[in-house]
Amino acid sequence: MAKEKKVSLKDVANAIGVSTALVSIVLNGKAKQYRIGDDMAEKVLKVSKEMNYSPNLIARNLRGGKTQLIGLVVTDISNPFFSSVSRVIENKAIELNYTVIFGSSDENLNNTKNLIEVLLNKGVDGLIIVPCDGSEKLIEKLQERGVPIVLLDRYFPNLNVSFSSLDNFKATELATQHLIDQGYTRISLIAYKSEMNNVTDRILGYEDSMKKAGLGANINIKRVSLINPKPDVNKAIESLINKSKTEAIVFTTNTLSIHGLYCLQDMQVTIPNDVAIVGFDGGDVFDLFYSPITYIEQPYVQIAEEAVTILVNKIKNGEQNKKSMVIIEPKLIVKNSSPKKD
Amino acid sequence: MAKEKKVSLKDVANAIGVSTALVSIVLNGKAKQYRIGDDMAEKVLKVSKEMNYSPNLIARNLRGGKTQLIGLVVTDISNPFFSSVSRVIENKAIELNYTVIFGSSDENLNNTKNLIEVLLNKGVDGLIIVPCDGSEKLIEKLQERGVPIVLLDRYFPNLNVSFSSLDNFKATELATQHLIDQGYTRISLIAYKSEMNNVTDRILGYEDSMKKAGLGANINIKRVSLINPKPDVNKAIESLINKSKTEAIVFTTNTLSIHGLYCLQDMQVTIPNDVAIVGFDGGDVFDLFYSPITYIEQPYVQIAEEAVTILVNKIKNGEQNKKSMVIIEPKLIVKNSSPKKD
DNA sequence: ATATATAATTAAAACGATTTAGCTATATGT
DNA sequence: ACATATAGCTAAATCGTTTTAATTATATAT
Repeated sequence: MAKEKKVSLKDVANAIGVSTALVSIVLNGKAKQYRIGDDMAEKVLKVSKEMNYSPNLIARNLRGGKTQLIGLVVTDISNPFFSSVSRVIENKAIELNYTVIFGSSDENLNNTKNLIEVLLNKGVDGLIIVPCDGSEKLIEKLQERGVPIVLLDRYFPNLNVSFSSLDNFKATELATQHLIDQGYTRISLIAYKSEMNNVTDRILGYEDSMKKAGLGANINIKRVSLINPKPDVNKAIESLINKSKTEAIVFTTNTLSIHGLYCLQDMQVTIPNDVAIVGFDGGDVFDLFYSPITYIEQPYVQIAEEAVTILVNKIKNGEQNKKSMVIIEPKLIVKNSSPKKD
Repeated sequence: MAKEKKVSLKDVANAIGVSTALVSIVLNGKAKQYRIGDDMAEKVLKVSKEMNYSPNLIARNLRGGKTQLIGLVVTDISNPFFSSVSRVIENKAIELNYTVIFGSSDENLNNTKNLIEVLLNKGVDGLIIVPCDGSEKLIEKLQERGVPIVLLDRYFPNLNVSFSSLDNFKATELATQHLIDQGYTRISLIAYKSEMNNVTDRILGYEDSMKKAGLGANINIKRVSLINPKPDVNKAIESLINKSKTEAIVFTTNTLSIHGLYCLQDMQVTIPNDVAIVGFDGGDVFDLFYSPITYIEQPYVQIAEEAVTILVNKIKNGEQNKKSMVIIEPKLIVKNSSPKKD
């Protein structure tokens, strides 16, 4: 009720009997530059601390155009991968004196567009974006507008826009090669219907490994809806198991892996006896499964931290057009779902 | 690069040849109140649309003290419960024309304090807070300062602060009664070492049910570290199984349930043959477990939506001191981990 | 004809910080 | 002694909005 207003620069200035300019200068560490007397400077520091002054960031922003706010656009904050990524981004941001505003796009172009506008309107200094299908033009325009951006998880190779991402090709290459090494030949892949590079590269990594192993004829890719994958996954797996006699399945995201496990469970298909599995991203579901799941691990901490670092450099140094490209190597974690074939 | 500056009120005003005041008035729907001419009002609307004007929210906030920003303090955004809650809050916020800034406290008082200060500094209009142990004074002061707050997931019964939460007593009551009904008598509980009401109420619900069933002598509560629960859970379960001959375990959070499943897995204890289980919150881990886990379901969507609704009402109507209390009923979802005892 | 009401609009202050240009007093150079 | 340099500080503009009080012109009442 007794809504005490915060102490302002003016309050501090009045308390000492000087101008707000002087206080501002001293507190911004420009005392020398503006040749403020040493004793005066000291006094300002002391009094403003005593009065518990902290600058009004809104006012500072209005004047200077900086909010120390980072906008984060993910596809869904409740997706474990993105909530983990968000946590890392948050921590790194705090470390660098930023705070995160976020929004979820649901892989939808319009949502992405609206969200970005809202975040810019709130005055974010820069954006970390997980771009969705069809957002290339949007991102390009943003970059042209001079907005500091870093793409995360996926990117547009043709754009001059910085990104931090997994080596997606390597990811499925690792998975596929592992299965080949274990003696499987009828290896299939389940991936989203999306033209984003994370999906297409994962497909390429699989195809390439199969071809190099002389298994080009066995390439079998099922593509499922990005928005509502479950029914498609069910259909795909049923077909793979019953028609294609697939020996092993590579899933290209965590969500797909989990839908797959549900489906195989329902079909009473035993892992790994009836089919071998390589999942994506790990998690308790994989480790607590009756047959712990082999998976591709994404070093999401690095991916997320690099994104923040790049963005903050852009913001601070105005490196708007420097294209920083971070591609992190995946790791294969071998468990029980992909044993040597007898 | 060609950082085009946004069109301002002034730009629109100049284009028409009127004052910024007039434009502002019309765009805020106060034309009638200020008796602006109908033709003029129409023209302003038209031109500002043509020029693609959108207000600078920072400036607006500096003047009016509103940012349309909601601060969210959770304990950990990467915890599935809180990431799900965040997603709901985000959606509800957008619907009401707000955006969410968030931070994670890690159940730490100092972090919570710092975070709240940061968020207030960024000018949030109000806060949704998951309070941690020892934060009662902090929250009370905030309320006294006149900051709109709603607590989520946990609350302080003695404070005049609004909250939205699960009926925690009912939750463990449901779980315990279910196990009793199924014929178990040696029922134990695993809970955090925390004095927050969500934990203490869950303990009370269990104790009450046990006593009412004449099983007071069998009450067996293991309390584990909030910060690093894993080793404590392991010790607790080992003791419960080997020493106390427990027949059934009720877990009081999702994280504890999962740690418990890992431990039981390692100990080769079979569920439900060796021990029955009731978990908390559900999730793929429970459903895909070899013996799908019975659990208490928290209607997190309602809990989260109510929190936003209450907060926005506070912000808009200045209902700072109206204490809204929302307590949502849990549901028991019975699966295979708690069968009738033979 | 004079006072008063009403309609339509605007000037200017305010929010709280930063920064540029300028002011005053003392010190230095010649 | 006089111009100039320097040190130390301040006035005022600025960012983009909202709002209060004021202004002008016209209409109505007496």
